[in-house]
Amino acid sequence: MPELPEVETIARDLDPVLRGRQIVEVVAEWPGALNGIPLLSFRQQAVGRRFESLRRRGKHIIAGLSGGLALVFHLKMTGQILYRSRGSPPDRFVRVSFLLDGGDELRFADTRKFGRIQLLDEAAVQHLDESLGDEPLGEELTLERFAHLLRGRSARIKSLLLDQRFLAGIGNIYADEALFQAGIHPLRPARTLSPTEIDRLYWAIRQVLRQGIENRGTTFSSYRDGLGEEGTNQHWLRVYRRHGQPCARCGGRLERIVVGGRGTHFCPKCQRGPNVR
DNA sequence: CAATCAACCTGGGTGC
DNA sequence: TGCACCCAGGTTGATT
Repeated sequence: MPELPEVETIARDLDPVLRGRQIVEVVAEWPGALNGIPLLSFRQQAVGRRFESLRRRGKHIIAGLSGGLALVFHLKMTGQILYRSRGSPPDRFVRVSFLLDGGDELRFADTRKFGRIQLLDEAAVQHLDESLGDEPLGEELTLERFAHLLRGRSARIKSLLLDQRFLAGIGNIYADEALFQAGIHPLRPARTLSPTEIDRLYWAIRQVLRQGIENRGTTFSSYRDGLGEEGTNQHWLRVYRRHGQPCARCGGRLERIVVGGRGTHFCPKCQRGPNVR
């Protein structure tokens, strides 16, 4: 669920309510979420620090703490980060809770237990940053740079969009939506895209991600924003999980195939195949 | 560099 | 109701 627009929404929700707040206790129902750090050690390092900043990088949420450490969350498939005021009713599948001064609480919930919380120093945060590709909505990613990144890559374009070392933040939903918007078949080798197609894809990526943010994310099942509310972008998707239904553009039947092990949804008429000239 | 598959986990939906 | 089976928004590491 949580791709760039979802993680961005959560980060924007949490920043104003967490900034300046102090962590007074860490409770772990499932310490496995702490990425191998023993709970006692994790607690010792986190308690007493204050949230100073909150930002998104790719699909990570990086919460800067006083003293130079950062809490780094990755939600994977089903993770949630919920800000709850004192005395709020319990949430399902809470794995780790951060109790804050004043009694409010930050809850990390995750049904599938794939998500992780890391406690990183500045060098490790920098290393994480350098391991990720450009931000798709960042200023540094110009059309020219995007074209340059695609040059010579023989991988299927859909797989490349999902590669976080290529661009950071695109997941399965927005990859399918961007390719539909650009009229490009997901199996096309990246280096075969024409300049026109590269241009269309560049703007399609920005469009679908921005729309996702405007709609506060896509909620199919488990995604919730930082205050536990659902997004509305699922109502605006054109292809994702709509196989069998008519294409909004041509009326043809949308199809589903598997690419790189991921369900992939597209219109075979509007997105011509890699072997079709 | 690229593709496939298994693994990490659990719950929801479907069909019988 | 019960049960087997398939599906899932992500990432990593082994293998070919």
